[in-house]
Amino acid sequence: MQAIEEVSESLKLLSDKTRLTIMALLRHKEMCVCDIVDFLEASQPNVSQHLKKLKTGGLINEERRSQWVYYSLNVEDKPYLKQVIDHLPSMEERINAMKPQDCT
Amino acid sequence: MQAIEEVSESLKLLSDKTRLTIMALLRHKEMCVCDIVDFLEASQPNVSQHLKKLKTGGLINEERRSQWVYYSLNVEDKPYLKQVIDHLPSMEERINAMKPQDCT
DNA sequence: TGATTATATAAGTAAATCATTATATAAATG
DNA sequence: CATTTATATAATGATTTACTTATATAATCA
Repeated sequence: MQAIEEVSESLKLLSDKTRLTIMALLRHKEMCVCDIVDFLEASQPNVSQHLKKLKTGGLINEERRSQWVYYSLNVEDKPYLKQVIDHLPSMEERINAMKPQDCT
Repeated sequence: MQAIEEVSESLKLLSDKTRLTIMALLRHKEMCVCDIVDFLEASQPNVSQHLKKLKTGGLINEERRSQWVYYSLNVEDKPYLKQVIDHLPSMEERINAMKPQDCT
Protein backbone atom coordinates (compact mmCIF):
# COMPACT_ATOMS: atom_id res chain seq x y z
CA MET A 1 0.00 0.00 0.00
CA GLN A 2 1.53 3.30 -1.08
CA ALA A 3 0.79 6.88 -0.13
CA ILE A 4 -1.10 8.78 -2.80
CA GLU A 5 1.63 11.41 -2.99
CA GLU A 6 4.35 8.86 -3.46
CA VAL A 7 2.47 7.08 -6.24
CA SER A 8 1.56 10.29 -8.02
CA GLU A 9 5.19 11.42 -7.95
CA SER A 10 6.34 8.14 -9.46
CA LEU A 11 3.62 8.24 -12.09
CA LYS A 12 4.51 11.80 -12.98
CA LEU A 13 8.04 10.61 -13.68
CA LEU A 14 6.75 7.78 -15.85
CA SER A 15 4.14 9.85 -17.65
CA ASP A 16 6.62 11.67 -19.84
CA LYS A 17 7.02 9.87 -23.15
CA THR A 18 10.79 10.25 -23.27
CA ARG A 19 11.25 9.00 -19.72
CA LEU A 20 8.84 6.14 -20.26
CA THR A 21 10.78 5.12 -23.35
CA ILE A 22 13.99 5.21 -21.32
CA MET A 23 12.38 2.88 -18.80
CA ALA A 24 11.25 0.58 -21.60
CA LEU A 25 14.81 0.54 -22.90
CA LEU A 26 16.43 -0.14 -19.55
CA ARG A 27 14.07 -3.03 -19.07
CA HIS A 28 16.22 -4.93 -21.55
CA LYS A 29 19.67 -3.91 -20.33
CA GLU A 30 21.62 -1.21 -18.62
CA MET A 31 22.74 1.52 -20.98
CA CYS A 32 25.07 4.49 -20.91
CA VAL A 33 23.90 7.99 -21.68
CA CYS A 34 25.28 8.04 -25.20
CA ASP A 35 23.49 4.79 -26.06
CA ILE A 36 20.22 6.30 -24.91
CA VAL A 37 20.88 9.52 -26.79
CA ASP A 38 21.53 7.51 -29.96
CA PHE A 39 18.42 5.46 -29.49
CA LEU A 40 16.06 8.32 -28.74
CA GLU A 41 17.61 10.73 -31.20
CA ALA A 42 17.26 13.34 -28.49
CA SER A 43 19.81 15.89 -27.36
CA GLN A 44 22.36 14.85 -24.76
CA PRO A 45 21.36 17.49 -22.20
CA ASN A 46 17.75 16.53 -22.62
CA VAL A 47 18.49 12.89 -21.89
CA SER A 48 20.78 13.76 -18.99
CA GLN A 49 18.07 15.85 -17.43
CA HIS A 50 15.48 13.11 -17.74
CA LEU A 51 17.90 10.56 -16.31
CA LYS A 52 18.54 12.82 -13.36
CA LYS A 53 14.83 13.03 -12.61
CA LEU A 54 14.41 9.27 -12.81
CA LYS A 55 17.47 8.81 -10.59
CA THR A 56 16.27 11.34 -8.03
CA GLY A 57 12.86 9.67 -8.04
CA GLY A 58 14.51 6.36 -7.24
CA LEU A 59 13.40 4.65 -10.43
CA ILE A 60 16.85 3.99 -11.86
CA ASN A 61 20.38 3.33 -10.63
CA GLU A 62 23.49 5.10 -11.79
CA GLU A 63 27.00 3.71 -12.01
CA ARG A 64 30.05 5.31 -13.52
CA ARG A 65 32.57 3.08 -15.28
CA SER A 66 35.50 5.14 -16.42
CA GLN A 67 34.13 7.78 -18.79
CA TRP A 68 30.70 6.23 -19.14
CA VAL A 69 27.78 6.42 -16.77
CA TYR A 70 25.51 3.41 -16.91
CA TYR A 71 21.88 3.49 -15.88
CA SER A 72 19.69 0.55 -14.95
CA LEU A 73 16.19 -0.02 -13.64
CA ASN A 74 15.47 0.10 -9.94
CA VAL A 75 11.88 -1.10 -9.69
CA GLU A 76 12.18 -4.56 -8.20
CA ASP A 77 10.89 -3.26 -4.91
CA LYS A 78 8.04 -1.31 -6.52
CA PRO A 79 5.53 -3.91 -7.71
CA TYR A 80 2.87 -1.39 -8.67
CA LEU A 81 5.30 0.27 -11.08
CA LYS A 82 6.83 -2.95 -12.29
CA GLN A 83 3.50 -4.05 -13.75
CA VAL A 84 3.28 -0.90 -15.81
CA ILE A 85 6.83 -1.26 -17.05
CA ASP A 86 6.38 -4.91 -17.90
CA HIS A 87 3.49 -3.97 -20.16
CA LEU A 88 5.57 -1.58 -22.23
CA PRO A 89 6.37 -2.70 -25.76
CA SER A 90 9.63 -4.56 -26.25
CA MET A 91 12.48 -2.43 -27.54
CA GLU A 92 14.61 -5.47 -28.28
CA GLU A 93 14.51 -5.30 -32.07
CA ARG A 94 15.27 -1.64 -32.14
CA ILE A 95 18.09 -2.10 -29.64
CA ASN A 96 19.60 -4.86 -31.77
CA ALA A 97 19.30 -2.69 -34.84
CA MET A 98 21.61 -0.13 -33.26
CA LYS A 99 25.25 -0.23 -34.23
CA PRO A 100 27.08 -1.77 -31.29
CA GLN A 101 29.41 0.59 -29.39
CA ASP A 102 27.91 3.45 -31.26
CA CYS A 103 29.28 6.03 -28.89
CA THR A 104 32.77 4.79 -28.07
CA MET B 1 1.48 -4.86 -24.66
CA GLN B 2 0.62 -1.17 -24.90
CA ALA B 3 1.97 1.60 -27.06
CA ILE B 4 4.26 3.97 -25.19
CA GLU B 5 2.07 6.94 -26.09
CA GLU B 6 -1.05 5.27 -24.79
CA VAL B 7 0.58 4.34 -21.49
CA SER B 8 2.13 7.75 -20.99
CA GLU B 9 -1.25 9.41 -21.59
CA SER B 10 -2.92 7.19 -19.01
CA LEU B 11 -0.15 7.74 -16.51
CA LYS B 12 -0.33 11.48 -17.01
CA LEU B 13 -3.99 11.29 -16.04
CA LEU B 14 -3.16 9.27 -12.95
CA SER B 15 -0.17 11.36 -11.95
CA ASP B 16 -2.18 14.28 -10.67
CA LYS B 17 -2.78 13.94 -6.93
CA THR B 18 -6.41 15.01 -7.12
CA ARG B 19 -7.23 12.64 -9.96
CA LEU B 20 -5.35 9.79 -8.33
CA THR B 21 -7.34 10.34 -5.15
CA ILE B 22 -10.56 10.27 -7.17
CA MET B 23 -9.49 6.94 -8.64
CA ALA B 24 -8.70 5.65 -5.14
CA LEU B 25 -12.16 6.76 -4.05
CA LEU B 26 -14.00 5.20 -6.96
CA ARG B 27 -12.21 1.95 -6.28
CA HIS B 28 -14.60 1.51 -3.36
CA LYS B 29 -17.84 2.61 -4.99
CA GLU B 30 -19.34 4.83 -7.63
CA MET B 31 -19.85 8.38 -6.46
CA CYS B 32 -21.58 11.49 -7.70
CA VAL B 33 -19.76 14.77 -8.20
CA CYS B 34 -21.00 16.34 -5.00
CA ASP B 35 -19.81 13.36 -2.95
CA ILE B 36 -16.36 13.71 -4.45
CA VAL B 37 -16.36 17.47 -3.88
CA ASP B 38 -17.24 16.90 -0.24
CA PHE B 39 -14.57 14.28 0.17
CA LEU B 40 -11.76 16.19 -1.48
CA GLU B 41 -12.76 19.58 -0.12
CA ALA B 42 -12.02 20.92 -3.57
CA SER B 43 -14.08 23.31 -5.63
CA GLN B 44 -16.88 21.89 -7.77
CA PRO B 45 -15.49 23.16 -11.08
CA ASN B 46 -12.09 21.78 -10.22
CA VAL B 47 -13.54 18.33 -9.58
CA SER B 48 -15.72 18.48 -12.69
CA GLN B 49 -12.72 19.31 -14.83
CA HIS B 50 -10.68 16.44 -13.42
CA LEU B 51 -13.58 14.05 -13.92
CA LYS B 52 -13.89 15.14 -17.50
CA LYS B 53 -10.23 14.38 -18.15
CA LEU B 54 -10.52 10.95 -16.59
CA LYS B 55 -13.68 10.29 -18.60
CA THR B 56 -12.12 11.46 -21.87
CA GLY B 57 -9.08 9.30 -21.15
CA GLY B 58 -11.34 6.30 -20.73
CA LEU B 59 -10.46 5.68 -17.10
CA ILE B 60 -13.92 6.23 -15.66
CA ASN B 61 -17.56 5.85 -16.67
CA GLU B 62 -20.24 8.46 -16.34
CA GLU B 63 -23.95 7.92 -15.75
CA ARG B 64 -26.58 10.50 -15.05
CA ARG B 65 -29.41 9.56 -12.69
CA SER B 66 -31.87 12.41 -12.48
CA GLN B 67 -29.97 15.41 -11.17
CA TRP B 68 -26.86 13.51 -10.17
CA VAL B 69 -24.03 12.26 -12.35
CA TYR B 70 -22.36 9.15 -11.04
CA TYR B 71 -18.82 8.18 -11.89
CA SER B 72 -17.24 4.74 -11.63
CA LEU B 73 -13.94 3.11 -12.50
CA ASN B 74 -13.35 1.75 -15.97
CA VAL B 75 -10.05 -0.10 -15.64
CA GLU B 76 -11.03 -3.75 -15.77
CA ASP B 77 -9.63 -4.02 -19.29
CA LYS B 78 -6.42 -2.19 -18.38
CA PRO B 79 -4.40 -4.57 -16.21
CA TYR B 80 -1.29 -2.42 -16.15
CA LEU B 81 -3.29 0.41 -14.60
CA LYS B 82 -5.35 -1.79 -12.35
CA GLN B 83 -2.22 -2.88 -10.48
CA VAL B 84 -1.36 0.71 -9.70
CA ILE B 85 -4.87 1.51 -8.54
CA ASP B 86 -5.06 -1.60 -6.41
CA HIS B 87 -1.96 -0.45 -4.56
CA LEU B 88 -3.49 2.87 -3.57
CA PRO B 89 -4.36 3.30 0.10
CA SER B 90 -7.88 2.37 1.10
CA MET B 91 -10.25 5.29 1.43
CA GLU B 92 -12.86 3.19 3.15
CA GLU B 93 -12.59 4.67 6.60
CA ARG B 94 -12.68 8.20 5.31
CA ILE B 95 -15.63 7.38 3.08
CA ASN B 96 -17.53 5.91 6.00
CA ALA B 97 -16.72 8.95 8.09
CA MET B 98 -18.59 11.15 5.62
CA LYS B 99 -22.15 12.09 6.41
CA PRO B 100 -24.30 9.92 4.19
CA GLN B 101 -26.23 11.77 1.46
CA ASP B 102 -24.22 14.84 2.24
CA CYS B 103 -25.19 16.55 -0.97
CA THR B 104 -28.83 15.71 -1.44
C1' DT C 1 49.61 18.70 -20.09
C1' DG C 2 46.53 19.71 -23.89
C1' DA C 3 42.96 17.72 -26.71
C1' DT C 4 39.07 14.81 -27.03
C1' DT C 5 35.06 12.32 -25.52
C1' DA C 6 31.28 11.56 -22.19
C1' DT C 7 28.26 13.56 -19.11
C1' DA C 8 26.19 17.21 -16.10
C1' DT C 9 24.48 21.66 -15.05
C1' DA C 10 22.66 26.39 -15.83
C1' DA C 11 19.88 29.82 -17.98
C1' DG C 12 16.26 31.04 -20.91
C1' DT C 13 11.90 30.25 -23.31
C1' DA C 14 7.68 28.23 -25.00
C1' DA C 15 4.04 25.23 -24.04
C1' DA C 16 1.23 22.63 -20.94
C1' DT C 17 -1.24 22.27 -16.66
C1' DC C 18 -4.00 23.36 -12.61
C1' DA C 19 -6.91 26.19 -9.89
C1' DT C 20 -10.05 30.11 -9.55
C1' DT C 21 -13.99 32.99 -10.78
C1' DA C 22 -17.85 33.64 -13.48
C1' DT C 23 -21.42 31.79 -16.11
C1' DA C 24 -24.22 28.25 -18.50
C1' DT C 25 -27.04 24.07 -18.65
C1' DA C 26 -30.02 20.52 -16.71
C1' DA C 27 -33.18 18.47 -13.59
C1' DA C 28 -36.39 18.87 -9.71
C1' DT C 29 -39.79 21.13 -7.10
C1' DG C 30 -42.99 24.53 -5.08
C1' DC D 1 -42.83 29.05 -14.58
C1' DA D 2 -39.53 30.75 -11.15
C1' DT D 3 -36.32 28.99 -7.87
C1' DT D 4 -33.10 25.80 -6.21
C1' DT D 5 -29.72 22.18 -6.61
C1' DA D 6 -26.29 19.57 -9.32
C1' DT D 7 -23.07 19.75 -12.79
C1' DA D 8 -20.45 21.58 -16.85
C1' DT D 9 -17.98 24.96 -19.41
C1' DA D 10 -15.29 29.21 -20.36
C1' DA D 11 -11.85 32.55 -19.47
C1' DT D 12 -7.95 33.90 -16.93
C1' DG D 13 -3.68 33.76 -14.32
C1' DA D 14 0.05 31.37 -11.98
C1' DT D 15 3.02 27.54 -11.83
C1' DT D 16 5.31 23.75 -13.80
C1' DT D 17 7.53 21.33 -17.33
C1' DA D 18 10.36 20.13 -21.24
C1' DC D 19 13.43 21.54 -24.53
C1' DT D 20 17.34 24.39 -26.38
C1' DT D 21 21.80 26.64 -26.19
C1' DA D 22 25.82 27.44 -23.75
C1' DT D 23 29.07 26.04 -20.48
C1' DA D 24 31.21 23.16 -16.82
C1' DT D 25 33.16 18.85 -15.07
C1' DA D 26 35.32 14.33 -15.51
C1' DA D 27 37.92 10.77 -17.56
C1' DT D 28 41.04 9.20 -21.23
C1' DC D 29 44.82 9.43 -24.17
C1' DA D 30 48.40 11.31 -27.20
